[in-house]
Amino acid sequence: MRQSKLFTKARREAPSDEVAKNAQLLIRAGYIHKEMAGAYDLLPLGLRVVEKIKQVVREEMNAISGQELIMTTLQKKELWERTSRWSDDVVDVWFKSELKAGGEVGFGWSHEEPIGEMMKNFIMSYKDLPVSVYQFQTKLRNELRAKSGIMRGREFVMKDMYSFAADEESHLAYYEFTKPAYMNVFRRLGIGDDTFVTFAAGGAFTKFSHEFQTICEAGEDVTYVSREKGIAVNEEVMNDETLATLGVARDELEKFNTAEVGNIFNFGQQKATDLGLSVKNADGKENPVWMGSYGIGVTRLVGVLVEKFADEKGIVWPESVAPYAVHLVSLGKPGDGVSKVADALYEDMQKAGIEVLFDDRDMSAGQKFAESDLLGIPKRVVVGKEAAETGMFEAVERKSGEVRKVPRAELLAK
RNA sequence: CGGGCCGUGGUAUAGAGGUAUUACGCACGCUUCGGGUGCGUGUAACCCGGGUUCGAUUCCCGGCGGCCCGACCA
Repeated sequence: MRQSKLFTKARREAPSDEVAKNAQLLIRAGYIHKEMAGAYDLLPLGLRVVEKIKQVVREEMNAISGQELIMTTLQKKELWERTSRWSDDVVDVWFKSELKAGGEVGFGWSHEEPIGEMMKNFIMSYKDLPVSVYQFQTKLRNELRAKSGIMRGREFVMKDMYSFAADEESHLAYYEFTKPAYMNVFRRLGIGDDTFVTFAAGGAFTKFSHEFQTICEAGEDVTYVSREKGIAVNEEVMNDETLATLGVARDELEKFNTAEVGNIFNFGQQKATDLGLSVKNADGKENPVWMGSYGIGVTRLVGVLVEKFADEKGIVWPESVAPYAVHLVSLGKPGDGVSKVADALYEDMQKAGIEVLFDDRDMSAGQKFAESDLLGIPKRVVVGKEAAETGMFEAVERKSGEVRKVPRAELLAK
C-alpha cells in the first residue's frame, strides 16, 4: 500500500476526549475513528490488525474442529424469553428495537440461545455429536458506561464458539481441550507469558468458569497469580474456600491488574434443557445436549496489545498482528534517484509477497520517522541517498530500535 | 444508574458580558532535505434550547454529548 494513497493520516496530538492510551494511540495513528462513546470505526489499518487477529484465532479454532459460521445480529424475543433472559432486569445490556411489521427484536449481545436453537435443525442423534461452531460477530451491549477506549465498548468484535456434546465425558474433554488452544492464540499474539487461565465466577451448574486474564495496567479485573503453580484467581472469587479448593495459599499469589481477553463457560445440560435441544442416545432415549461457550474479545485484544507493547514513541505491534510486515520509507523527492530506487524496491517486495506499507510521500525525514514509530510496524526499511548509491538499506526494528544495513536481496527474502 | 469534571476552527488550546488567542493541519509561494525544517500569505470555530441583559460564546436553568470515579459486567 502506498501511503500517499492511504486516506488516513497520523496526527500529532491525541484527542482530548480520550484518556486511554490504546484509544489515543490508535486514533493518532489512524487505526480507528471514534463514532461515539464505546463505538469505534475500524479504518483500513485497524481493520488489517483485526483481520490478523481473527486469522490467528480462526486457525486455532479450526485446529480443535471448530466450524465457522455467522449468526444474525437481530434476535427473537420469544427465544430469549424461553430461557428467561429477555427481561432487562435479568440482562441489563440489551439493545432492543421494534419491527415496523410488529413485534420486538433484540440486538445480539451473545449468541448461545439462537445458536442452540438453530442447531436443533441439525442435531438429532448422539451420532451427530460432538460438534462445535464459532463465529466472529459484532456484539452490541448497552453498557452503562463505556470506558478504557476500545477495551470496553458498546459495539465490539468477539469470537464466540459453542460446543455440543452427547455426554458429560466428551463435553468436559472438549472444554479442557479448548484451554491449550486458547493459550496458543495468546502465545501467537505475544501475550502468552502474561495470560493466565483464571478461576472466575461460575454459574448455576459449575463452581467456576475460566477466564483468560492478561496482565495489563489498563485492565478492569484484578487477578491473583501464582506463576510457579500455574494458578490464577479472579478477585471476585478470591476467598478461603477457593484457595482451599485450589490448594494454594494466599501468600503464594501475586496481585495484578488484568484484562479479560477470553472466557470459557460450561453450561452443563441446563442451556439445552431450556432450549429443548436434545438428541436420541444409543438407548433410544432423549437426552439434553451438553453445551459450552468460549469467547475471545477480538477488538479488546487490539487494545490490550497496544497497552502492553506501546512505548513513548507509539504503538509496537507483535509481528503476528501488524497491519504490514514492513514499513518502507523513502526519503527521496518525487522523481529523483532515491525515489526510483525506493519505488523499484516496493514493487519487488510486493511481488515477493511481502506485506509492505510504502511511505512514498513528499515529507521531511523527521516527520516520516516519527509517524513510522507511531504506526508500530515491526520493521522499517529506509531508502536514502546512501542506500540508493550503495545498495545497502537501513533496516530498523521498531521494538528494539536495532539498526542493520542489509543488502537488497535480503529484503526480498521472506 | 449515583457522584465529579468538561464542551471554542479538522485537531489541540487561550480568553473576555461588546463575535475570539496561539499552535498543528489544510491551500499557495519561498526555504530545507536522515528525526515532526524555517519564513510569508491565506483558510477555518464558541454543542442545542430557554432565561437574565441594550447585548450571552461567556452568567443562570434545562437538554444533548464527552471523560473520570463508583456501581454493574457469561
